[in-house]
Amino acid sequence: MAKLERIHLAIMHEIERQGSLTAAAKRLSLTQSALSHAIGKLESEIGVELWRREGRNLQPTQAGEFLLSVAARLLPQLAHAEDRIRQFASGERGKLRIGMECHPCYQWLLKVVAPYLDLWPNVDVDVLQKFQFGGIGALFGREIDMLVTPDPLFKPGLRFNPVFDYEPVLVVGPEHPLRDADFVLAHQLAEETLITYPVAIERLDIYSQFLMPAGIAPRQHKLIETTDIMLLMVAHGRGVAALPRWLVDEHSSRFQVHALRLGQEGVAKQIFLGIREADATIEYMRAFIEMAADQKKVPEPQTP
Amino acid sequence: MAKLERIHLAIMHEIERQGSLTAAAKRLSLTQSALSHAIGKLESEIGVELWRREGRNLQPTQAGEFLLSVAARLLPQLAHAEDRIRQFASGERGKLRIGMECHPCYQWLLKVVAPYLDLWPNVDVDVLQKFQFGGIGALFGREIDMLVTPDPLFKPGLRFNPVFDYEPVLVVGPEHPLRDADFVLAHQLAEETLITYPVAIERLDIYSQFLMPAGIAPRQHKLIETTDIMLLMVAHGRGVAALPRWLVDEHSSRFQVHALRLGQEGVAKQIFLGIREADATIEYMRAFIEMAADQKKVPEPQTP
DNA sequence: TAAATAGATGAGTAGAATTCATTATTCATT
DNA sequence: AATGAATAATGAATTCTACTCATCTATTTA
Repeated sequence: MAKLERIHLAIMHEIERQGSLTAAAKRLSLTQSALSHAIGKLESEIGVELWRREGRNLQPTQAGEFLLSVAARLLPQLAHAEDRIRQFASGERGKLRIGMECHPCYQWLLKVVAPYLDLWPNVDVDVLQKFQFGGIGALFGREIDMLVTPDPLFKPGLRFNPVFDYEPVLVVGPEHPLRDADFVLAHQLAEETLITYPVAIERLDIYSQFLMPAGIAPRQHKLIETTDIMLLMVAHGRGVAALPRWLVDEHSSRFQVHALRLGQEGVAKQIFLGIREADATIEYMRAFIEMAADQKKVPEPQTP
Repeated sequence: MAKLERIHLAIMHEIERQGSLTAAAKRLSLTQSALSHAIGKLESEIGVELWRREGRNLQPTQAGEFLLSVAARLLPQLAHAEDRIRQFASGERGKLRIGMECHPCYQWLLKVVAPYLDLWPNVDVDVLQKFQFGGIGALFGREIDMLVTPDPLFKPGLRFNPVFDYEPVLVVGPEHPLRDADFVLAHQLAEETLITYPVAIERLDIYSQFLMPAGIAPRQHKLIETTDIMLLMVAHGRGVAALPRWLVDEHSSRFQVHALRLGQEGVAKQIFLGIREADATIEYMRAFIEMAADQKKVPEPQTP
């Protein structure tokens, strides 16, 4: 019957703090009468006096004292909860689950995430590798909130923002006959062993943008998970690989490898961040995309 | 602006539990429309969606999920607080501060308090010796809630209940010439050393009821705090004491002492429990007085 | 395709919260 | 005492808002 409401706790608390109904009423933007009625009603409903009327001032009874302790505990929690909700509302708090469809992007992403975490302390970032979620459908299915991919799929409800230009290049070892060439033509790969990440062929730039159009297939195709191992194999003449140029540059100090353009003109590609259209207005999402775009220039070797 | 109310938490919680507005509404004795309006209003006020409408069922958003966690934490606390308050109301919970004005009553009181604590687990009992509070005024001043005293003071606002009849007797040692007498007369104490508790003379039965009326004073008056020491002194012939008969009986196995009536008829006294009239209806107070009254017969030696 | 079931919406209403106006106490000052 | 200032209590009037009702739309099931 008697429901304890927030206002009751607030009134109790403020009377205690201010020492009088009148003062408490002022602070709560109510009238003295309102408080008197409210307390009176509560008291009659629960059947206990909460305040002992001693002359013109009020002393809490045992029950009143108990309620005051409840108020002291719960009111801050409610206030805090409101604060949190407000953070969700303003888009400064939330969870950002990022799905990666782009194998070598991980290191690039780290460069974006690191400063982002400092600027958005209330956003929890989680990064999922592609085998941990269901591709582009995961965006719709809300398994992830952001998709990092070189292959945007312009569907209604999704929005893809380009954030990073890169050039896939062919990587060859120091003994390779093409090591000093500027570029490579498709037919020159016909007798090569091509090393790639283990993803579907149509998702590999070198096939879709270069080999397939020319109707060429390499002699052999090896699958390697790790970039480091891949470059190691290439450096030791066990095959050639196709990787973003910036990635090759980053490792050039550790591996003796050479980068060649794919075709005379080279190939231009972009990395996209895909999000649900509904999330486009969320502050922390906008901020992430913006920071990712600012990072786009190929990170240069740090040594001066 | 947006005040988070208990009802909001309750609605959120119930929607989660029931899985639908309609079911939740039923459980809350409200209509589906009411919940829809309530959630809608809250959402628009705080500026965040709390539930994602997926077809005909609802999934909590991040903010919604957070609010659900708040609800799960706070709702039980509120319910528990109401429970507590209800206990205060029904008089099954409270604090009972007992002031003792009667020196030797302590052991008798323990016999009452011990079983009382078992029966009233939610009542905190505290016992204050007389020097720890301001006598009868402490009842008015709410330093204590109950006064154990042989001297009731029938003032408006207070109520005294007799709970224990006792007979003050004179205690003498095994060598004392009166050891085998049935009673003692006032003038027989004129040359004695009288040992009493250290309280004002007018508060000592032996003076007010026995010596003063006869105009007699003992040769010497010694003050001792502890009943045990007092009886030890008496047993070794260092004086005589006046104590309740039941107390002497209780110690008779350990001390060689004899009890004599004060005067031919003896003296009849009572212990009273004084409370504020305003507290007379409180259950746990009534129960205490009742238990105290049931304890009134002099406890007999337990050995069969 | 129809039927059933869910939530959303707008208007109207009942009931509760609040104010207003007033009375009754208490307390300090003279 | 007497006065005045300040406080809480009280009852009636008013304002508000939470709720219901009736209806509509969308989704799911048969």
